[in-house]
Amino acid sequence: MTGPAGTEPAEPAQGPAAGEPDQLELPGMPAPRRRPAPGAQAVTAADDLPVARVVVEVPVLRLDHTYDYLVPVSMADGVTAGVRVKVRFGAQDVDGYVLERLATSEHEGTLRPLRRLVSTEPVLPNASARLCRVVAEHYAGSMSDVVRLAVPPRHARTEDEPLAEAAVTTGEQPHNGSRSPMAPDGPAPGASAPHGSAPTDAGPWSGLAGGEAFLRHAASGAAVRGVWTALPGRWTAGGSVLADDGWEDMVARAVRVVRDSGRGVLVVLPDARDVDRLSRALDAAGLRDATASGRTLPDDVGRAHGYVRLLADDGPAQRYRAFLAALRGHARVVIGTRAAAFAPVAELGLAVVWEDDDPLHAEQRAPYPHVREVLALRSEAEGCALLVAGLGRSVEAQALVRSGWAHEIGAARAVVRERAPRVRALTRVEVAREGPAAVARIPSAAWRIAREGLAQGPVLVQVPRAGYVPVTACGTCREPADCPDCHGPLGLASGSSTPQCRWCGRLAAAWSCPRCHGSTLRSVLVGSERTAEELGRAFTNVPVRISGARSAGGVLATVSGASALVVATPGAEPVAAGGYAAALLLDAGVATAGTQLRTRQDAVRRWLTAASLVRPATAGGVVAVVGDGDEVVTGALVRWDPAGLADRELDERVELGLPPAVRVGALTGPRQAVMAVLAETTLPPGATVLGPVPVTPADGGAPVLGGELGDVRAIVRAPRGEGRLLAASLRAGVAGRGARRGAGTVRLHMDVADLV
DNA sequence: AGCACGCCGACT
DNA sequence: GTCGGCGTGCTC
Repeated sequence: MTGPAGTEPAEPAQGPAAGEPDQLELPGMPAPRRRPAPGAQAVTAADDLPVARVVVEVPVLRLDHTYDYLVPVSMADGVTAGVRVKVRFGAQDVDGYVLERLATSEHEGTLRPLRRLVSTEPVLPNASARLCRVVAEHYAGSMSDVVRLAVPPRHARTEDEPLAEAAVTTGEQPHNGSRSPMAPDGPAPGASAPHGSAPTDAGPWSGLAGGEAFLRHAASGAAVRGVWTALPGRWTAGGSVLADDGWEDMVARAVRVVRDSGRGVLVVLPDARDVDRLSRALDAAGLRDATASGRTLPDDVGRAHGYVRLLADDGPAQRYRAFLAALRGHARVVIGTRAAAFAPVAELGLAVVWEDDDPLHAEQRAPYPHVREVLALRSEAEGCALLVAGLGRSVEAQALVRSGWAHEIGAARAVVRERAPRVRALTRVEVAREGPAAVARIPSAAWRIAREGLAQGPVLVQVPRAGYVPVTACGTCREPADCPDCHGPLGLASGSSTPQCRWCGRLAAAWSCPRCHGSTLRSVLVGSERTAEELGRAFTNVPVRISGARSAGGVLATVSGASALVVATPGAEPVAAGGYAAALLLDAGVATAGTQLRTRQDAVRRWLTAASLVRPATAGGVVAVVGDGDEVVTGALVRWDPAGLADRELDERVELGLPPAVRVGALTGPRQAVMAVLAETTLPPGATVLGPVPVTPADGGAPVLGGELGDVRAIVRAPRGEGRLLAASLRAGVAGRGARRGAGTVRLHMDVADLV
């Protein structure tokens, strides 16, 4: 089956000019408008199930449905559900996937034959096809677009690589297996082991409210859903780390438990560094990385405990190899980045998304699916358990908890206090006590924390990313300025003194601050970065390590436990052996400034990520939040209460009618086209339209949100209960005629993260 | 008549 | 998206 799979053409090479048989014309009748199907009579169809139902890869919403083709005898055996084919579509050759074989077609016209069977590998098995369909409907997109995200590009050489036997001769064994606290301690259950027979050793999960029950249910095949807020690992002052309760060890344990029950597991993480971190924990838990070979040992241990890493970063060959290993069932555990959310995992028992609030989990290609949503849909479609996890708590996850769809899993307050570092907020109020000396951006208290920390080990300094964050705020009290009508952020075009809402477009000529009644607005533009240099100069006898995507040394994964200043941008914080003695989170005002819905959540997530690398308060760990940050966010960190922040944020979203309390769809395109779509769309009850507003700033700046110059954007929102209807109606509207007549295409983006 | 262009509709 | 059909309008 890995041979020269079906490469023979379905018909002799031909084009319109190659003398194909013309359809007979009736005298006196107008010539048929449609070109005759080329070669329709030139092939013999398969005897058994001669019809293939195909989803074609065309990017047009209006054409997004299945099409029936004839299966030529020559492909009778190879064409099965999920295989890639080439078909004639209109006047062009396109790629497609066979969904099923049928005895007859409901199509009235004549069927054209499949042109080519690309490969017999069923890369879009039924479960994947169903998932793609569901995701497409949820996001009002085309199945074809989703399939393109779900199935990696084919790599023919990889497909032809020899199978498992070769792995025996390489003689690789699971590394670290023997010294793992969770090494296999008996005959490992193979893929066919009876479900639910394995004992559940929940390990550190038993210390969490709801933790053990979640794992037990997941292992028994129940579709339980949990939202878990993780705590920092148990760093110790001596520089050693207890190896079994960092988040990666916890996830590895969950993987192992569900895997031992005979089911597959899928874990999706934001980036390659997190995948690496989990990889190491899986290795320690007695699982084996089978990515490089794409195979596992052909014995029970290998088959039961192999996992593959599925990352676009790894390149096309490696990615396809890992995909095939999962597809063929050689590995039943898949870990990877966002596209892995679609990975074919047989008998999926548990899907995990780590740090579900990380923006990297949001796909940037249409129809912009989010990993958390894909896995949630998967949980419903495949009946698998779902774990939404992170150091923080997304508003969306909180909504799942509040609605009762998911259970909360978390540690008791006492445990939180025992694990978290002490967090001090050095805000304007704090700093003011220092009097005139507080002019410096780094107050003396922060210098002291850094100095004392350096005596005990490495000190992390988190600096907001370089660049500018445009904020409009009250000129008097600095409260961010809201639209009086819809609470969107007010923008201020340069040269103009009339603020305009960036959501609904209304002019707020007579704006006054609801807090202090000031009437002036200021644009706040803050840069940062030189702070790190200042620090370096201040501690001349201490090594300074810099970690950041744009820094010379790139992103560091780890640093030693030796005293050093480690300056990092958010997301690039190295893990320190034994944990950091202290951390300074600088420019808190910049970190929490922003006009987007997720600004607060982003800030607290970045801070939690850094702070979780610091030793607990009981071991002297201290975190200083330096600067004039949002009090709510700062308070959430000080109390180490991300769930509380999310809960409060959700209250606010409910009150203001913002996602995830409502569902929204953004329509972007030329004004005429957007208006035409809106006019032709029958909106669900309770739906409202914001805008349209130009996506190009009035001051001639670069277009935002990926729009073309002159494009506008309208936001349509509807109560969550009408979400499906909203998606369906917008989809119909965009697919309809209006979009085309209005000269220009309208793009639809459901559940946009930022309404600006 | 013959050709360039643009609009429209079809695509199994 | 991409193509072909057919109408329009222009030119020789």
